[in-house]
Amino acid sequence: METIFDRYLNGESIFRNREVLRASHTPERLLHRDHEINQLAAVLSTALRGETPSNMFIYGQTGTGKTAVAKYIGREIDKINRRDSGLKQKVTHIYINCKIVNTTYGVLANIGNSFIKNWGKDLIPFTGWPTEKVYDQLKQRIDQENGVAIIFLDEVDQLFYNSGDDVLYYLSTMNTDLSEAKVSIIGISNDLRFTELLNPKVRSRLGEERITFKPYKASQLFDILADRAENSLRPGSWDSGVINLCAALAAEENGDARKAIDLLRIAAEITNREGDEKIEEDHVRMATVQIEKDVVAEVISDLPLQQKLVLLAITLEDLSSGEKLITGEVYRTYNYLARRLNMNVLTQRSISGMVSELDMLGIITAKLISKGRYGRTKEIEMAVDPDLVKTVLRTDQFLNELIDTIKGKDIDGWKQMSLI
DNA sequence: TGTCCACTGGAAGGGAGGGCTT
DNA sequence: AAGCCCTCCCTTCCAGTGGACA
Repeated sequence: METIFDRYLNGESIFRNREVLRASHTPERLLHRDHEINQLAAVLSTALRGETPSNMFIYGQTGTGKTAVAKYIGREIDKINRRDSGLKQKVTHIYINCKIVNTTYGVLANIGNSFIKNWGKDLIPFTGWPTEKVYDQLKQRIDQENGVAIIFLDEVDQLFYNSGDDVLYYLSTMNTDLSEAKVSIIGISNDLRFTELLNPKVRSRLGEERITFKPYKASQLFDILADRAENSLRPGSWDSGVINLCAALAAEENGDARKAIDLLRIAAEITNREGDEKIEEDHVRMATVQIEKDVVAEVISDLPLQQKLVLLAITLEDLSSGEKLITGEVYRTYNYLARRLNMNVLTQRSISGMVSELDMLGIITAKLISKGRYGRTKEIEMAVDPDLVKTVLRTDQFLNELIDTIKGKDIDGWKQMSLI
């Protein structure tokens, strides 16, 4: 019996192992990061001798291999733990992505829970306890383990911007509070500005050592991509031409390896879908367009409803008038839309904050300007294709209906009637 | 030269919703 | 059940401001 899937199941895939072409995959060997790995290993090796390694700060732009190196080091630590059971002290490593876990409580609880012996019973709840108690528990657990704990805090700037330097203070003072165990903090970030804002004590404690990851050069990206391609794609389905192109395009983007790998994977997916045997340069070009769209679509669909509504207001205004948009105008349109949907109408202060956030996300540009006698405001413009934005917004059922029924003259009428 | 607009952006705090403890 | 705690999302309050206009 034939099914609609047969064509895809029976068709030859050009992938041997698609996972290898995911940016999150940590390969067996990391190319062109020997120097950084050695630096890190030199510092952390003190842990293997049972001494406290320095705290460290790893800095580098997106896609320079910071996270990959951290995970790679973690794996090496596991290896040596297994091999040398006679190590003076056990070394544990904990990896936390502070973009996801970005509260003081969350980070402490996460670290505490990684030392858990009895799931379900000893679990620190994700909320409910006083933070002090979580910290005490954490200390006890680490002390019981009586080893060296290496804590990787990835995107640590996010933690700081969200919750201040409390956690970093707690963690950096922990060694003085511990009787048996030792802790070393490794902060990872692509943003150095926040270190200036840290409490000087915390800054000096955390920044005992600093490693900077330089962006990859095009030739290095080529090696990395070729290595991944060999392990993930069928022989003959790619050649050095497309790898070169992916590497060159990513090198333009500050040597971002993540971008390069995504580019190759999506180009391969497109090739597959089109039923072609070999990745061509055209597939790569199509992939660049696809990636751009995907990024925008993902950002927008993750927004809370209220913020989507603000974005819709901007899109509608941007399409209807040739003039520059300002905050007050957006607020009035938003106000109309929110009422149409029977939603809570938020204050202008909240909307102003959301506009700034949309700017930071890169969906719009909001420039602070002064109109002299007529006040200060933000001048707002779409930074991405408004039609794409609309299409993504339509995936939300409420907004889809709203977009279908909305008429420009309704909004204008509303604005004139109500003096908001 | 001073005024004043239409906001901005920081700070503090409320309260809902999750959960723990006694 | 009452009393805590934490986070998240907002609101309220308010000082601050660049520059057109009188």
